[in-house]
Amino acid sequence: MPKRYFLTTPSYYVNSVPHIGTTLTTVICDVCARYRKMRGEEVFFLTGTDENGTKVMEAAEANGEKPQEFVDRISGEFQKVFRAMHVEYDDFLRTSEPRHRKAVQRFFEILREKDQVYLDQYQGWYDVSSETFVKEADLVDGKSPDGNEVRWVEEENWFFRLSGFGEALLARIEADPTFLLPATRRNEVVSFIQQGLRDICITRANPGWGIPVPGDEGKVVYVWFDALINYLSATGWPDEGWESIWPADVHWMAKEIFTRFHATLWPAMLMAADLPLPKHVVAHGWFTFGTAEEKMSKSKGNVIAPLELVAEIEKKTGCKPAVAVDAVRYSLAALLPYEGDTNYTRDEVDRRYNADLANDLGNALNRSLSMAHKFVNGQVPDGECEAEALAAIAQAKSEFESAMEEFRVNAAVEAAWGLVRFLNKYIDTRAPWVLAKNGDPALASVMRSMLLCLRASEGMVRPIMPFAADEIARQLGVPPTKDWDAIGKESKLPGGGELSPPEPIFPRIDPKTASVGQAVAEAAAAAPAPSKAPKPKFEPPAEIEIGDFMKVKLQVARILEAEAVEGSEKLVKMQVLVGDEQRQIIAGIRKSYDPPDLVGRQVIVVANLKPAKLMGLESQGMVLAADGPDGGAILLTPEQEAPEGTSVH
RNA sequence: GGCGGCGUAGCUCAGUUGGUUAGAGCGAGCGGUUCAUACCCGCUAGGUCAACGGUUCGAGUCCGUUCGCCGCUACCA
Repeated sequence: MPKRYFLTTPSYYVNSVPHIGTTLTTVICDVCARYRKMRGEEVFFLTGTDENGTKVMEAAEANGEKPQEFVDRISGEFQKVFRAMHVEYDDFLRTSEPRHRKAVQRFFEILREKDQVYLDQYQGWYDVSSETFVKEADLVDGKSPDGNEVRWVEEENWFFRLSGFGEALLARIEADPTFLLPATRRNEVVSFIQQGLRDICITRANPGWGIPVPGDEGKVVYVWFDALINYLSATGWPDEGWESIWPADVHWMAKEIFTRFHATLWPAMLMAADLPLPKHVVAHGWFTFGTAEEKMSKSKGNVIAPLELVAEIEKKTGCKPAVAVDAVRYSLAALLPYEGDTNYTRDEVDRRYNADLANDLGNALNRSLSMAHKFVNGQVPDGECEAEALAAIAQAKSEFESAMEEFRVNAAVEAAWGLVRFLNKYIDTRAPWVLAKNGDPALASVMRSMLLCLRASEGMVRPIMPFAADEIARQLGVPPTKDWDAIGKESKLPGGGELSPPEPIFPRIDPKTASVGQAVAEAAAAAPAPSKAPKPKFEPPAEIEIGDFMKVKLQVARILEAEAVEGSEKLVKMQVLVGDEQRQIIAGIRKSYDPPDLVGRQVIVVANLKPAKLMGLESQGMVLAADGPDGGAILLTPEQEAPEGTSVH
């Protein structure tokens, strides 16, 4: 059995419904998959949802649902959106499925057999939301750097010997420049690995949800470790037949989960298990919305819902529903942020729709068919095409192919439109209406050339807009182009073929009805395609006992001296009086307070905190402050002066 | 503070290993055309390629410095 062309999206974390970012990744993958199929490859296209992790369980509970119900519902949302976007995946794997559990457990066993994992004691803070361990030093006001709740854990866990794979990874990256793409991302990975890799804790205490560690069921496999293995479990591994799919030809994802996970941890895991590495790992950038200022003011949780966008286009244009889907697919492909980030706004989508789809492609088809009916009886003329047109087709096709080799889907779109633009120009240059008027014998070959350009466009556009491509083929009176190699072949446009009357596929958006300001008004915050979103939707209130609180000794203190800590942006070194004791406290409040202004103020301090060193300076306590905007701080001061040392409850 | 990235025409962006007059699309202006979804085609943008300096016969493209923006990171006990 020949190896199938295997491409993947990430396994999307079910903490929120799919947005434009996840849709971007998935549609781009779908475009690649459809293209590969046309190239004659047996394709296996995988997507799915990542459903394990403590956070999922707690999110479900916070929502009053059982974990299984919760993940069923959210996973269903993903499937619904992807299907609605006409994504033809071959497998939708959910990490809560038995086949995945089996693969993960087997994978774990193999690593244990090969001594790639070991048990160690972990004590420290744990950020439930991001499911990561947080170093003591990284805590911010008792929270994780992301502002999430942390809890103290003391547990024994399994660690993966990631630290041993730096050299091998670098060697692999250097050996094949196309392994990690694009190049700018590859450089990031190299520098990340060169900084040194640390062993990674790959289990958590079993909360009753997740994949238990085989032979050590009190623990579950860390959600990231588990999620990455989905690529393998979907192939059927470790059962027979997986080699006809694995290794992946391409893993697609957004940039934020590239460096640490897909370009480092995952290849190392595979090396550790003696499994082949994926051929290409490709990351795209993010969609952003509007200008920097607009982003600032609308950065709260707004996202463009893909299906709403589809509905809007359908409404604005009066096009067929499937065409609206194609239009959104087109906008995603054309605007793909291959290296940097790109703006994705309704204005831009509308602009692209009118300019590229309605005016360029749609109108080219429309005017060509119209002429064919007027000048050549609505039939495909026999004879030869003009060399000029054949050359344009060959060039566009070749440029399209090169772009796809590098996964530059946006460049492929550009290549296809090169042909469309050529066609419009060609029509003007050759002016069939003049030829017809003069009875010029060149008319037939010119008309035939025009139709062949459209026929070729239909093929090239097909991976991106399958429905519109069908429409074009139908109006040309030919069957859909199935094989990429057939593009540009004159035999695929038989002479004498009956042409349909022209029928606009992409009705224009009337600029008068489409309000220009709408896009700005509705523009939303940056929507990356994370399978691990850093922002939790459900924040379970971590209740503590009164006794826990009483452990914290809060006292009134007075600042006697304050000076900026040299070499630090935020730290202030203070001498404070607590009772009759003088202490040194370091606090990160300089953004909001000038040190001289602090002297003499009364504040509340945590008096029984274990001293810590910051920038080499000992801090014997902590000053209480509310979180101010932009990382600032707002100091707490007794409403009335109170003797230094007065306790606070 | 450290590491990395970015800063190219009004807007959105291309610019491969340094090489003749720096490109595309959109918008705008002018002209043309009439087959077409008021479409399409042509012409027009005089952009100090953020700034300064350097290497070179020659730099947007390499090096250094500065400014501005972004990301990660170190300290907000």
